[in-house]
Amino acid sequence: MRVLLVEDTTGLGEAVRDQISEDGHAVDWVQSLCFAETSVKTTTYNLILLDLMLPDGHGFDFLKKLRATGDATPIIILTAKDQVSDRIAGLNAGADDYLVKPFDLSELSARVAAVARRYRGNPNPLVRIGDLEVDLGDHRLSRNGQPVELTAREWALFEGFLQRPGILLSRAQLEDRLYEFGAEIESNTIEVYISRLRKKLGRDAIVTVRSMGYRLNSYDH
Amino acid sequence: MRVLLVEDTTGLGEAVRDQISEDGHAVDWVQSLCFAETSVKTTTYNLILLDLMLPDGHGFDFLKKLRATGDATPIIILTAKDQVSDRIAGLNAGADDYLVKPFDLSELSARVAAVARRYRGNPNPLVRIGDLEVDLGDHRLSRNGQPVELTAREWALFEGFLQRPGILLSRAQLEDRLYEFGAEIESNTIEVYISRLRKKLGRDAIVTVRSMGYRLNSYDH
DNA sequence: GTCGCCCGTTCAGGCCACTGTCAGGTAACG
DNA sequence: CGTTACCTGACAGTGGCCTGAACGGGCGAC
Repeated sequence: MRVLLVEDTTGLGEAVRDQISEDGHAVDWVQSLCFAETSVKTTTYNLILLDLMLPDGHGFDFLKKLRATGDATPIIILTAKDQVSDRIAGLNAGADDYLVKPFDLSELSARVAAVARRYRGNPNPLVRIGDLEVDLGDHRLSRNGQPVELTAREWALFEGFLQRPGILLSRAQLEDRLYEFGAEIESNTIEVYISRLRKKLGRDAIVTVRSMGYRLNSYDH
Repeated sequence: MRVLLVEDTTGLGEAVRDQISEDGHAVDWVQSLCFAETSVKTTTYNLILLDLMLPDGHGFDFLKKLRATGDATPIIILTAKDQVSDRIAGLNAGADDYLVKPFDLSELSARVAAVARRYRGNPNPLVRIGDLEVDLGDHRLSRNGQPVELTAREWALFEGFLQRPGILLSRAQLEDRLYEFGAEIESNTIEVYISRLRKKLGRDAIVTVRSMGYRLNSYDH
């Protein structure tokens, strides 16, 4: 499952990210509404964890705007406000659940798992790119109906491309997906993984843009 | 929004292209299924306007092939056939809407706008100069709807022109874009790249100002 | 522990598109 | 007309890219 975490407190954000990550979900963590809006434009999430007090506005604004566009992504609100009025307001605005800080990480896991269960029950929101079919939640991939196995690093790279078909990703962006932010990599690791992905996904699945980066081909290979 | 127009009739094609263009969308116009397939391969569209009777095949073939690959791009069919059977066949094949020729351009605008409302925006702003269309973020360029590939050096030069369309750039300024600041260049490299750009962008895309420099032509070529 | 396996990373060799140069031709200007 | 500036096809060198192969570490099986 793919989760968007909107939380400006660094310590809590890290803790939540790591927990969800350990539970086997893909987490994108942003620290402001501005970035959150960009993220939902470019990626489809199965769940959004939303803090209310953010540097550039109130979470409710984001929530309402999202619902106004018809987006029905489940949203769990994370906030210090435990007043009943806020809770009602949140649920009215379209939130699906509510977690009051400080909360236990295991409780968070449970709520997320509940969403995941509901989500699994629904018809699969499979992403299809050309002859590939991707289940982001289960980390499963098939090509022309044949299952394809990817290693962890290969997934990390591949997910980057899936954010938006056809998007150009620079070498640096791809490295950021594989390693800690800002990590410098000497060798041609990216090239090697591109090569391995091509071997598994089809030779033309990934297009080289010389001296720029790579982009995922959004049609048949 | 980025629109692919597949229409072989020149007059109608121009009219539709201009209308959509005026509505603020980026239009790629192709006149055959063959070119349409190429375009779809290299670009992600938010909407496809599809004529049915085309020189190299029937629009339904393209439509079905596209849907078979999992591509869910909204498609509006434009055709003279107003029979109910065709309409049903089109919608069954995966079309989203249907416009019967001759149609009013304002009706077309309205249908396109409806798709635009549904669509969640492409974060990359498109720059349009004459018949050129540039996606600076993704380093993509098309001319009259045909994708154009530029090398790294060519991009560097081209970007220089784009920053101030119509302004005169001296040879020295252009050299600064290609090389380290202040680097002296002996040969006529700039001229060569101007020539290469003209070959790709159109002979009149770049205007020579004798003994002064060059400027980008900001209207059609 | 120790063996075997798989994954991540690095390296080296080869390929080919891009680059920069030049030379001969063309257009502008007096 | 001559002179100057510019255009462009051709070409060799090079650097970016691809990929098979090998190394080493982590982890599970036993």
